[in-house]
Formats: sequence, structure tokens, C-alpha cells
Amino acid sequence: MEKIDETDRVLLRALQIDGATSLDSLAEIASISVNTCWRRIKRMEEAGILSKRVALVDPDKVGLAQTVFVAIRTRDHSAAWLERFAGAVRAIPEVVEFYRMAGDVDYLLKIQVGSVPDYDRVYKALIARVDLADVSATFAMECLKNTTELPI
Amino acid sequence: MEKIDETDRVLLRALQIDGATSLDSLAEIASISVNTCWRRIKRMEEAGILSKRVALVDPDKVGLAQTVFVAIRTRDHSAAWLERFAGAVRAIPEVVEFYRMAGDVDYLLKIQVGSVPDYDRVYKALIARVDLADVSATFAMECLKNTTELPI
DNA sequence: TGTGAAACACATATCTA
DNA sequence: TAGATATGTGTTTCACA
Repeated sequence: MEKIDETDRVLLRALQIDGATSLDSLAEIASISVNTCWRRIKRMEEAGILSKRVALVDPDKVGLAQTVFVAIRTRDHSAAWLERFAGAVRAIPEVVEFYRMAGDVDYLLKIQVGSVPDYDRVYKALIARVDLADVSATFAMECLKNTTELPI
Repeated sequence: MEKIDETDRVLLRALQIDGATSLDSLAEIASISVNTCWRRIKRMEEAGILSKRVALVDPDKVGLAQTVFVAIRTRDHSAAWLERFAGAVRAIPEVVEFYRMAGDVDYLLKIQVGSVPDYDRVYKALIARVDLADVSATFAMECLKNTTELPI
């Protein structure tokens, strides 16, 4: 693991808020030269600390305001089954997050769709592909916070 | 609501994957001139469809690999209480997502920390600020997918 | 919509402390 | 290891046709 000092953290915080911040501004914020700043960012990109730059799209504005959390219990716990299951779920673009959990729920999915009927289509696609013991959906009524900023 | 055509969608898809894609490439992908491309993107930025450009940081590489989902039930359901509660929760940087839910869980938080003891500190900070009926945490063992790309 | 030019930003080299 | 300076190239932004 690459080590990160406080200056790196300052850069990461700024880039998490605005990924288009210029090198000039970043150098000023971190009180280092533009040159050093460029080298640090390049290093963090190469180390995979800064994984990518993306544009964020407002879900409301494109008709994808419905967030659904889906808790899944499975029958089969073999490695081969998991691999098949994980592949199938990852391939569904509406599934934006997907975790294997501790506790009595085996997997948790976060699904982003436009409406409840849209969710139903994703649900059907899901159960058509793999055999699941229990699938239970909970709908979000309101998004109070959703950030890509990690607490660095 | 601004209307979005298929060309806009092509641009959004490309920018969701790589927010640093040059206007030249975007224009080529969408088969439009650089100029038109620039104007479309500007329009979508102004309309808030493209909400921001950010750099994504790999949680593993900065020691924030532990994701915790916290289901909360409340005693008080007044608007004033909700406002106070929402403000307090939003201000906690470890809380990266926060939803008001339908069903028997009132709120769901996604918390990003480095370890279980770190989560405990966030938990204590949370219950110190607001009175909650029931708080139950579930830990993620493995992240199988986590994307900012909406299924546009 | 398209052209083009000015302004800006990036990536790298070289030299210095 | 970090900073100053210089420079060719690429990119964005915008006025005008």
C-alpha cells in the first residue's frame, strides 16, 4: 500500500469535490508547486488511489429517481454458484451497488430505476437468471444524502 | 424538466464512464460537431442534468474499506424532528448515503469507515445527537459492484 | 451549425537547491 | 525530493460568419 501524507489528502479532498479543478488551483490549495502537484496526482492515479474521473448525472433529471434496496438470501453457498450469481447481477445496469453481507441477509443490492414497475422488470430478470431463497425489496421515499466523497 | 434526446444520452453515458473525455472524442462518439457537442454539454450542466465532475477515490487504498448499512427506526415523526435529524446525519462525513424508507425501517444509512471500531465511534456520535428508537447495523463483507453510472 | 482564433491547461524536460 | 522556469501540444470557450 502506497503511503499518503496530509498534502495528498488535501488534494484528494479537493478532487473529490471537483474533479475538474486545475493544477494551478490544486497547487495553491495544497501550498506546493504546480510541478510537484502534478507529480503527486500522477502517482496517486498510477497507484489506483485516484481510480477515475466521472461526471455525475442527477437521477431525478433523467427519470431514474426510484432507489430500491433488495435483500437476498440464497440457498446455495458454493464458490461456483457465487461466481455465477455475482456475474449475472453485475451485468444488470440498474444494479448500482452490490454487497455480500454479514448477518442473516446474504446479499444487498441497490437498484436505481424510474418507477416501481421498472423495478419489477429488474426483479423478474434477476430471478430468471438465478435461484434465490428469498428476495425482499424496500423502497426509498426520499434521498437525504448521496455523495461520492469519502471521509478522508 | 428539460428534454433529453438519444444524442444527449450518448454523451451522458460516455461522461459517466470517463468525465475527462475530450470534446473531440465526445463529438466523434455522438457524430456531431465539436461545437454542437460543447453546447449540448453546457446546456445539460446548466440544467443540472450533469450535476458535477468528481474524482473517485478507491476506499481500499485509503483505508476506508468497511461499508456499514444502518437501519433506523424513530420514535418521533414530526417534521421539525426530521429536519433536525436530517441535518445532524448529513453533517457526518462518514455517512455517504441517507434515505427515508417505506416499510418498517424509517431510515437507511450507508456508512464508509476503516474498521468496526471506527463505525462504533460514528454510531456513538449519531445517538449522542438525536433520540432514536432502534438502530441496527449490518456489515458488508465484500463489495461486488459499486458504480456511479446510472442506467441511462 | 460551422470556423477559427485567443485563452487556458497539461505534460514533460531541464536545471537548481 | 521538491521547486522554478520554459515549451510544445492539446483543449476549451466564445465571437462571428
